[in-house]
Amino acid sequence: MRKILTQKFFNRDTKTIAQELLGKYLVRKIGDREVSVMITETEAYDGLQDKASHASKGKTARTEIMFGEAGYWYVYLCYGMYYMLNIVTREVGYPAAILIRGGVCHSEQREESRCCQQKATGFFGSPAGGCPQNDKLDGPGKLTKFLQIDKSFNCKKADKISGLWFEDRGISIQEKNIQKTPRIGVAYAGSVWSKKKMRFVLKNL
DNA sequence: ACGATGATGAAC
DNA sequence: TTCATCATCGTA
Repeated sequence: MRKILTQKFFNRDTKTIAQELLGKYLVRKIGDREVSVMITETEAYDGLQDKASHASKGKTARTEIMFGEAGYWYVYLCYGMYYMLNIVTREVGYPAAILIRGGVCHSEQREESRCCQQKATGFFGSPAGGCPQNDKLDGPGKLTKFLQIDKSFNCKKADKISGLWFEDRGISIQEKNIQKTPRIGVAYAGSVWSKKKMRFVLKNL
């Protein structure tokens, strides 16, 4: 079963979607290959009131996409070197998005992406084939680096045309296997919003 | 514990 | 135009 998630899926409650994305697949078309990653960690950023959200300061050139239609990518550069991948949720006028923080991939696919990335940047891997030992992509910056996602995806739709989309491959996650914690790196949001449990992590990997 | 490294938004 | 800050990560 392979069902591409469309705008309808994302035009709903942000925290609900953030949890439902666990176990779904993020698929990236690189050249003639498709590299897929099962999502294991997400964070919800929901509404103007959410002081941790970029949109809490209102609509700006950067955050305008968060106020737009659901199912579009919001990608920005963080700390000058890492791209953060978010998917816009909710109806037009309501700023919200979900940060994709982590995933797992099969080693075959890891190898494919490593080769592609090596060609593209000459950065990954060593002559001895020094590929990372595990399949975990535990961090938003690692995930985007692995899938070769940069700012060119910003404001694009999550579909096959953009080359980056979500698929439901029939995996269903039990509520008891979702860990809910405060979001990472949002101390600036103040004592109330920084403590909200809007980060969702898949347990028992 | 800390530095890399550049976009962003607010102040001036 | 300048300045502090930052939804991070690898090295130490």
